[in-house]
Amino acid sequence: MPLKPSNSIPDIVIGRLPLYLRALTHLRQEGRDVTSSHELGEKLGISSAQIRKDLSHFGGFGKQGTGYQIDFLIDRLRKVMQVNQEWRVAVVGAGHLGSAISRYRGFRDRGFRIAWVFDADPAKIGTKIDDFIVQDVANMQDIIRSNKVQIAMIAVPAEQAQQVANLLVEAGVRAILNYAPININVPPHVMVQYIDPVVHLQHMTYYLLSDE
Amino acid sequence: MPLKPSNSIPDIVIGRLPLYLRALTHLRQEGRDVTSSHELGEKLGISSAQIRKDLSHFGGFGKQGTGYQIDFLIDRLRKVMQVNQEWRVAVVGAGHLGSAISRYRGFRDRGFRIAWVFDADPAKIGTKIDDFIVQDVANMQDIIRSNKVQIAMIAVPAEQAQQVANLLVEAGVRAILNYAPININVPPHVMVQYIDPVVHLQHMTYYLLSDE
DNA sequence: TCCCGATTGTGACTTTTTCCACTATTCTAC
DNA sequence: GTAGAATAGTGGAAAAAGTCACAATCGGGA
Repeated sequence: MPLKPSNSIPDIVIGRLPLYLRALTHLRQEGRDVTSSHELGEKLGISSAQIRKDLSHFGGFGKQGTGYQIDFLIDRLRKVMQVNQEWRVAVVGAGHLGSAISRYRGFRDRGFRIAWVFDADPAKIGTKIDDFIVQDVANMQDIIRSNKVQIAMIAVPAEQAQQVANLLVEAGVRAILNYAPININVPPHVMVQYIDPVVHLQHMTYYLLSDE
Repeated sequence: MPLKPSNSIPDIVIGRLPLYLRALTHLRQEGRDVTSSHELGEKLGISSAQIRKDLSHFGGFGKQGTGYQIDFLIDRLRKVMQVNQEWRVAVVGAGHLGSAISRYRGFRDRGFRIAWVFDADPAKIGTKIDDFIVQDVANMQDIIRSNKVQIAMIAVPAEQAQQVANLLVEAGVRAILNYAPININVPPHVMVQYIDPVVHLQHMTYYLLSDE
């Protein structure tokens, strides 16, 4: 559901880069300076050859015999994924989930800043979530347009997700992270990714032994 | 990170089944009785051949010329994924995210029931989240053991995720959904899946045009 | 200086996944 | 009853993804 076809690097490779970046950041936090494809692979459950091949798409980041300089590799991956800048993100939906997302501190140092939270419920509009004030969804398109917001997260009930997506797309959003458990239709130039815990759970229950 | 190797059906196929089930449920909610691989594929952005082949792993669920009886297919998929029963799930972490998860109504009719919420913070232990009371994580292993809990969600800070996972595994949990943005190590008989919004966002920013 | 162990980057190969296209079947309309 | 349109199921081809294994290179130590 993401992807531009034009580019030569497989999307599945792009999808692993954030995992590499995350693992590298943890290694650095532990004070490490250098790592190897083998070590990284162990941490991630991915073969070392895979990691080397993935990284080689973007140039030779490592040194034979030594491995990868962590700081250097982090820097390069950030640039490749364009998270060496801060993307401002809009959140639609200020319910339990939307609030939790908006309060989450973990976006900031990984390239994203929640900058707006929208809701349609008059009882929620104007209330504060941490720093920001919940905005009326009626003003959403204006705000998105004037701020050139490219990324939004949908945290509304499934019934409203498509409608919200339509508004976002019309206002110029190019990337949507949809927490609502429903597939949404968007034009080809817009990317959508989904977060649905039940999908993961059901995937796992297939393999579980039901002992009841 | 899921998977038993023994089985003959590819894990990637298993991973799509929840998506099929979700789309079928929506179709039924719209009052539809029958659908086709083509329609399903359109909704999901998957080729119709893919869907037919995936489903054919589990038997002939459709009828040539007609398509798939939605109720029947839902029933079969539920059985295949073992979500025709209700799995009781433990949530570890009663912060903003853990609370939002615990309050979410969407698990129930898809095969899962949040049954316990644990936290280590004395200020949170004993407080109510909807119906249930936040339990002391010190009692977690006992509760998991005596109730034979097989599934847990981790919603604690990254630093504590591995430690929590260790406790869960030791107590007999077989499937973990980890919301903490860190890879955790578990024995091979335990499945782990991850939810990290930043991973999805970074995946998408690779393709965005940074106009700043 | 030279050797040895470690590790990358990569071409070739293998495995997995997806797609194609065809047959068989079903339903509807006439 | 028959023709025609629609659609599942499927074997095999094609494409994609992953793995292997080796040459090249690096750093450290004798």
